[in-house]
Amino acid sequence: MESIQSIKPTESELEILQILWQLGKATVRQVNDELREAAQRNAARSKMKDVGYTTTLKLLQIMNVKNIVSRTEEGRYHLYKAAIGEEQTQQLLLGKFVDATFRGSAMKLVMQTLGNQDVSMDELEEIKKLIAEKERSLGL
Amino acid sequence: MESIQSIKPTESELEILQILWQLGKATVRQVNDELREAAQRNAARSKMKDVGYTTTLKLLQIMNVKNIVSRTEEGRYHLYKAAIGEEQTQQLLLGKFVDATFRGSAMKLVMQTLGNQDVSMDELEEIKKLIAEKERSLGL
DNA sequence: ATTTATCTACGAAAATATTCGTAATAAAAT
DNA sequence: ATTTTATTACGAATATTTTCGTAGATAAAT
Repeated sequence: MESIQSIKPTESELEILQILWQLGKATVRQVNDELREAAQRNAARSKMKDVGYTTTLKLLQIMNVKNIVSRTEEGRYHLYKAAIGEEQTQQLLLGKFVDATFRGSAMKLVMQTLGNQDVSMDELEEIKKLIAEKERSLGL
Repeated sequence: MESIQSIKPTESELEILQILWQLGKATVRQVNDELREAAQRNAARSKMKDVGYTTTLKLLQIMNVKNIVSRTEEGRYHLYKAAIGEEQTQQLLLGKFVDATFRGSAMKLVMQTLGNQDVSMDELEEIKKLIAEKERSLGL
């Protein structure tokens, strides 16, 4: 039994998790439809082939074995839902990403993000609040 | 010829890039030594086997073909150096990571990082400066 | 009732990434 | 001079991830 904190979903698994986090519960069909839509929205106009139904099915089955998703039977079909939390997973992946890409410096990452990505005024305000809090706690 | 912006180094390749960015130029031997040291420092006391020399060599050769690294011959051996910039690569990977893990919301990522990772007073000051700048440019 | 569509299970192919063994060569050590 | 050590090249074995074809079952449509 693998501790839940050490499970690292693969890229494809993460795509599916995103869908499940948004939908709550979903059938294989729903997940597959969402995957196809997402593929449409994203780049690569040309050579993108739609993901097959059984491919999605297989992935969900694998994820179920790994306890990344759980499922309940509803008549003939299965309803899947994420078995690991979104924030918890983001935290895990964030940690690994910071280590691999920014040699462990979370701040380097924050600064690069602030420097280069689009940020709205409102979001900046939120961040300022967070920093104020952080400073208060550090100031003790 | 693949555009440099779309190349996504694999995990192992990124490890090597980190070493090359730090050392500048390096022989296969040096890179391999660094990889072994890094493996020691990191967790997994038990079952970690050292990476073989020819494994590192092969990776560098592959990266050379992909134009991720360049090399010069220095007597009998080769000196490798990164052919893609550190910040540029971080930016690329960051974008993909934000999309995959935070559904494109860079701010969600920043806030999670600030909320959970260790941050020093000094670093907070730097971030505040960045935010002030950002606000000024948005305020126009 | 029969046919068609839809679902799950699952093995296995395909694609990708990683590791390693062996050969050829050249330098260094003895 | 011979042996030992260190280097590159590269095919191939492993490992991992992703995709898909086929079979069997059940519901829906005709």
